[in-house]
Amino acid sequence: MKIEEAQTEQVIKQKAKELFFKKGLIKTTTQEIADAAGVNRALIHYYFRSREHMLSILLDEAMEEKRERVKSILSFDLPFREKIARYIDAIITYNMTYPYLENFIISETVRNKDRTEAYCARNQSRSSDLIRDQLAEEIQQGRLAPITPEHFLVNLIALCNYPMLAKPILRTIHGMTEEAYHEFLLERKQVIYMTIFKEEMPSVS
Amino acid sequence: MKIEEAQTEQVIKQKAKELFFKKGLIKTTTQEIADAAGVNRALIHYYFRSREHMLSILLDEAMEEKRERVKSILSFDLPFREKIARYIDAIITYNMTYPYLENFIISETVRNKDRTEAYCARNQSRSSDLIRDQLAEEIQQGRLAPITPEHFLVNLIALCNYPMLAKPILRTIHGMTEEAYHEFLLERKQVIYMTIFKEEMPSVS
DNA sequence: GCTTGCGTTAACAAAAATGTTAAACAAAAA
DNA sequence: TTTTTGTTTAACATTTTTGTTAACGCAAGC
Repeated sequence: MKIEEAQTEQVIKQKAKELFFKKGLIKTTTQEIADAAGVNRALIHYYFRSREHMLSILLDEAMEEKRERVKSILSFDLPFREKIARYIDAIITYNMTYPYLENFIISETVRNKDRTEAYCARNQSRSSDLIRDQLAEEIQQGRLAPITPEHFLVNLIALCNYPMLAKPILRTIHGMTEEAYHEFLLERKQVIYMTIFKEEMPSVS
Repeated sequence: MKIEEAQTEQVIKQKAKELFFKKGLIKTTTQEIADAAGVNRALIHYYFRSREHMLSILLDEAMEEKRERVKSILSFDLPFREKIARYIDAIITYNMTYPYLENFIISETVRNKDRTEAYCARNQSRSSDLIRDQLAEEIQQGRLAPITPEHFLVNLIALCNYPMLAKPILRTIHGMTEEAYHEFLLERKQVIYMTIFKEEMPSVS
């Protein structure tokens, strides 16, 4: 229709991201994406060559954006505990915006090791290096039990991501409504900080 | 060939479980399963009606077995911390036997909410109820910071399961070999216990 | 006005996977 | 030996999804 000049590509991307990363419909077909975007299916091939290639682009973008938002926090010049508090907040907030993104990242990295390597190669600094010194200091000052940066980070990310990854099963097991689970996820910001530091989380402005 | 009398069904199941839960090949086709089992593809339909139905059976069995092994530990008459130590050990050990089972459980429960509900309905006792009293006592005695059983369990399961779920990406990010990551997972038994209780894990016989 | 090129579409082609069936086979029962 | 029953196979059919193409339309530049 040429109404929204040169925006078709973006509309397709946007709708596809919603289907994949917000609604979690991992098996969404090119036809369904085209329908959601209100365009002919052939346009998806016109702009993105193949379904596989499109998914690759979407994932790269989404992973990049998440990393950008989340990981940069570890580079700020802030006290260790405040840094971590913000990190927790950023991950959980981001997870709630794209509830199924992490599921996708994980299935894709399982299925396609090449993408994982490409992604990590692009990634300059390791998260573990960004906290190494401050973490060591906390431990040395006796404020934290000894732990390697790798384990510390895996703990942190696990505590933040898993409840979103396993939402359907956790929600059902604990017999929570959608709203109750939403609350539960927000509570977790405090809970995670408390689990790691054994003190109340300072409020993040 | 009728060589292995009446075992065909079990052979198919076994091979399918290996492909799905050990090798993580989520997209494995009925043909590939048949090949692995050394039988004609039609037999898969003969015994299991459809691919979907077979996957459903496999998952139910696997989930049931994991629950059996892992959750029963919470019912033993043991001191709280020993119970949790064993729970951690059981989950991580089981995860290492079927490295991709948890991935499957999660993708399936995302895709098919009905199965989740059926599974949970079958499940008599909530894990959170099994630890409620002992957890409350720990907290009341000041040995643990206040936390609900739900958050406590989610913490625990997250810390145990996530590193296996996200293995490909974590391994690449941290630049570990397969063997190094194996070690890392074993170390986590101690790390998780320490993270939760801030004391060394007693050795589990 | 003509033409050039991108965006768009419908129709077609091909591939990939699942599901079905009729017949062969083998072992146990009659 | 014949029958019967459950197992197995090859061949076929269907479904589902992806990928291609030729033609159409519209706007900009000549």
